[in-house]
Amino acid sequence: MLVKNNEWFGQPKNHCANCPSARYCLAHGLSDGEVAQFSRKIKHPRPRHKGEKFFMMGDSFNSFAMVHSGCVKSYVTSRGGEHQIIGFYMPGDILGLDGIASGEHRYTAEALETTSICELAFRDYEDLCNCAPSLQWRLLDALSQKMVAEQKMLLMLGKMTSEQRLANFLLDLSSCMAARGMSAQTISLPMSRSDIANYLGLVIETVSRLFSRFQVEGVLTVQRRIIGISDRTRLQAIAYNNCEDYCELDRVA
Amino acid sequence: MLVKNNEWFGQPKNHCANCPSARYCLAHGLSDGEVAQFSRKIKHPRPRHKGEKFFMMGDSFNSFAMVHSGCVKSYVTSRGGEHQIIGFYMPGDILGLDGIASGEHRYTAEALETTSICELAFRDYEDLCNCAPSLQWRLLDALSQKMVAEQKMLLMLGKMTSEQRLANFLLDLSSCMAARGMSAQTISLPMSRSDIANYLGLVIETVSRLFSRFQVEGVLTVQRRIIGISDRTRLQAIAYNNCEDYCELDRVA
DNA sequence: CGCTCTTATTGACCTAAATCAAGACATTGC
DNA sequence: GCAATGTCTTGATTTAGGTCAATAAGAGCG
Repeated sequence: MLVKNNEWFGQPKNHCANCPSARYCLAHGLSDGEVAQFSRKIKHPRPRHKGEKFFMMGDSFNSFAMVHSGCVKSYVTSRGGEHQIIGFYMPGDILGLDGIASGEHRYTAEALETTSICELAFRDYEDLCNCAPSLQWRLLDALSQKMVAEQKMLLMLGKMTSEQRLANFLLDLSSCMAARGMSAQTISLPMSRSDIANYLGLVIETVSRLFSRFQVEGVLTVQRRIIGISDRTRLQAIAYNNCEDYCELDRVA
Repeated sequence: MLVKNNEWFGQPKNHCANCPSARYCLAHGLSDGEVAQFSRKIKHPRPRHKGEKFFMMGDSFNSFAMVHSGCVKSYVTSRGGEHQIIGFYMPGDILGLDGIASGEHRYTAEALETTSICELAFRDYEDLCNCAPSLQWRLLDALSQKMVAEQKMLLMLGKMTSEQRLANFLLDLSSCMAARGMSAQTISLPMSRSDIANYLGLVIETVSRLFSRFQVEGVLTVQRRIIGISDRTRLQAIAYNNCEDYCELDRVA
């Protein structure tokens, strides 16, 4: 692997045309010619290993990035030094959109496992929009989508019990995996228990206990980070509402 | 007041040129000619009274809107029927950005007091962008900014104590008021205690108790919805970190 | 004015989840 | 192989904030 000026040359040119994640990333929906143009502007920084950061809160914002392979967590840090995980990014997800308004990154992006990204300078993006105007609406879409996801998280943290939060988290992760062609039944968690706990506004012990309980109840099978969803209906009942669907199931059981 | 086809004609033409909120809204930064063009595309739906809705979760998205006067709350509803307030919108704030990705509104927008808005069809916005390309980046900015605000809320709900949440809320509201030319010391709350509680992931009793305690401690003066900030330094200490600044102040006191 | 209705406060008590503490299990490097 | 280390599980105990209940204080209205 050749490394020069923090730039990684392990990828062929016009890589986007053959990229398995292009289906989910910003380039999706462009014509072949546009993809080639797009591809030319993409830079590949050195991949990051687990625990290494792509950028930190406060860094100046010049470009955003799409996850190519691996997984990233983003978190904000309070004045007291506490972290709050804001999101997890899978291949195709766009990283760094928070920086557009203020010109500086407002969260830290850290690799959960060895992760490579495709970087696009915001300036180049502006240029590309002139050639391929649809790109403009794609980014708006992506931002709007991310916003909706964050609003769901607000609902989770504001109103849901610990078990509802974990159930929702696992279901979301499952459909995220399924959308990327992986199994929806068996999830290999890329993040630790304490990452999950932090994300869900809980402590690690609570998450651990919930995994155990769900396993005893026959909803999940848990082997460290390999989670099998044994009873999806039940999991959905827990996730959506303790009172209605769940109690009904409870009465049947 | 003339009302025809749900359209309100109480405003003069080219109203944006004289609008006191134009400084904060999407039109800010446009040239005089561009403002006139922008103004022509703006529709003014009937103002809504307290409790009336501009749109509901699930309605199809065709346009977004800027608050002209009054105040709006947005909330999502879970399957169980519970509400979670996502944000409050003051004059100049943009409403409805959540609908861009999916084509339908993902939250309900409800007036907290008599409120009028300026509506811009998304289609018209696209046209306007061709004439005034800077508009394109303004919307991106607005979305990105909103996202950062929501990320702060995630930190609040995930990691902060009830008193930190309320202190942060009041400080944010204070600077929001100040930015709109109103007093930063005395806030007239447009929302009820239960709205505040819901927004902060608490119950109304907790919020009420906190107001009382802050008053006893000399941090606030509370007269129903009129809140005076008597000791901003102290309030900031509470908001930012229980451990560092606050304890130091505590030791001094 | 007194009546009703909504909104806010305050107190007594309870519970979900946090904290504290002790091990168990994997993974890594020597 | 076996320390050493990081990750996860489980149990005992505590507590911040929720729930339930009663009262007060405005606001709207006939």
